[in-house]
Amino acid sequence: MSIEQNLDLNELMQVRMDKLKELKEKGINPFGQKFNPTYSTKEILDQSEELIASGQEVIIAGRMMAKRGHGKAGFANLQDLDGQIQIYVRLDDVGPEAHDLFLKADLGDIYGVKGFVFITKRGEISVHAREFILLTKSLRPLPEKFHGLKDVELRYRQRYVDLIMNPEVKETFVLRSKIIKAMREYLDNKGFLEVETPTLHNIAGGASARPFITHHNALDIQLYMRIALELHLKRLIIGGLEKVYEIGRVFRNEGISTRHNPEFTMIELYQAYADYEDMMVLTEEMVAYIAEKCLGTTKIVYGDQEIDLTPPWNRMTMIDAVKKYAGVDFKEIATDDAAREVAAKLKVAVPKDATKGSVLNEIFEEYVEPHLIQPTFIMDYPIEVSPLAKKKDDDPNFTYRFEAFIVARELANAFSELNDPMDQKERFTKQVEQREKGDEEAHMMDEDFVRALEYGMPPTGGLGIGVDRLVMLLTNSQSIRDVILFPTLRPRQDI
RNA sequence: GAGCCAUUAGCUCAGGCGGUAGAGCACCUGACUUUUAAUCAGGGUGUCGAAGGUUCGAAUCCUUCAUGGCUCACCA
Repeated sequence: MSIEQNLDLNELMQVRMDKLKELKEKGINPFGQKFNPTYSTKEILDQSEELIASGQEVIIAGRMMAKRGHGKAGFANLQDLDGQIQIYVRLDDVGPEAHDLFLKADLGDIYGVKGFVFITKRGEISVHAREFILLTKSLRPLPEKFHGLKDVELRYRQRYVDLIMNPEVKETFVLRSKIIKAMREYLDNKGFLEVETPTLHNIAGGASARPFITHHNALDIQLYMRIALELHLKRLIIGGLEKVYEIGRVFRNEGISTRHNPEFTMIELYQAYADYEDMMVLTEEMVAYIAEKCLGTTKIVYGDQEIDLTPPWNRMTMIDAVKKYAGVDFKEIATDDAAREVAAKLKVAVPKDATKGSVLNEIFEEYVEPHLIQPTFIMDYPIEVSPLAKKKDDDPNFTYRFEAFIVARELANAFSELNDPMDQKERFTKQVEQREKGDEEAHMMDEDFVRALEYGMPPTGGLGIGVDRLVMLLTNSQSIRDVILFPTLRPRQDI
């Protein structure tokens, strides 16, 4: 099976295949062996004064992104992880064979250069080559050097090309890595233990979402891809691990949008003997720490909005928020009927059998969420929409739960964890009833989780954050696909 | 799932009223030993997303489909 048969050859590729053949005939390996650069392009630019003064040898490697030939000499730009640097290749200095290699070099090829640093007449720090070595021949032409790769579909499908051509894409993903590193650092410093729990679940719990269903052949059982990390992590709290977190992929079989990808990254953490108040402090501190560490500031820009992540963040109960933005005081609403009447008045669609708490939640989403631009904790969620959160001592219709909102989007969800096994069992039972009524997103019964609670879970605070959405916020990305390297797309045969 | 928009050369894009396709970059040939969106002279780019239809004639008009984007719906 030859390469020629594997690749569809247009004329541009045919030219490169011919060059490849010619290189092989000359004994040059077009897909070379390892190479040890001594400097990155950025290091050379940063240390240029010393390097020019000393005249010492530098060894660099990178992809050729531009070439300007002048007969017996020429310039090119090599790109590595950190940026680009210009190289100068002169017949007198590299010899006829390497110079011929330079003449035939294509944009996209990967070369190694040994030489010394100098400044050109026009003032550009460059590497004057003494050796010019082919490391990898590129067979496909790169996109246009000035406009880069714009086609969004191609950018997502062929992220490798996107990364080669668009430096800001590379920056986004480098920053994503730093954000997650800072998150780990913050939690590790607080004594949290990072753990890994199964992604294949017998019961998909911990969130309201439709799962992906899969099958294990040897066991001949149906399995679900996890939709949350919650229930396993709480089992670990019961086991005595006290402070745990997991950063991992979860999978939800739902629509795709600029804010939803079928697989995405969540962090969940649980702290024994803590409550949701502690989680609020932890949330605002951790996000501020990450921003400071990665961006050098807690005042960020998202779209055309300036966001101040400096703690403490605003706090408001859901009831107060609805009172403020929708003008309805749910403290004065006694019955489900009255609540549904209010919903009708506010033109919020709710199911016929909607309860007071779920109506409150709907009105909140419709009337309040769009206003929550600056970081805000919304506290005390209705019990109906919070099947895993502890009831409030002073009002069993509400829970010790909050969500954090920034730029009108949910960033975090946290609560004082429900640790009463009998209550938990009742809540699951209610969820199962919802499920039987056709709500595919309602929880399933998880008997083992109830059993675990029966052994006793200490009072615990838990927190979940959508990592991709946090990265979007901190990298000023408008689509979740811009912070996920390979977003989910429908496959295509024709490209 | 619905609405709107897009799909033309490897890439970025033009193609008024329907007359069988263009530019720049990239590529090829030649010149040029400090250029930088290098320059100069010459050269070829193609299933116009796919399939039907209307028409003497379709990149262009119509229908269906495919893929993507945005908005909405869905969605802790």
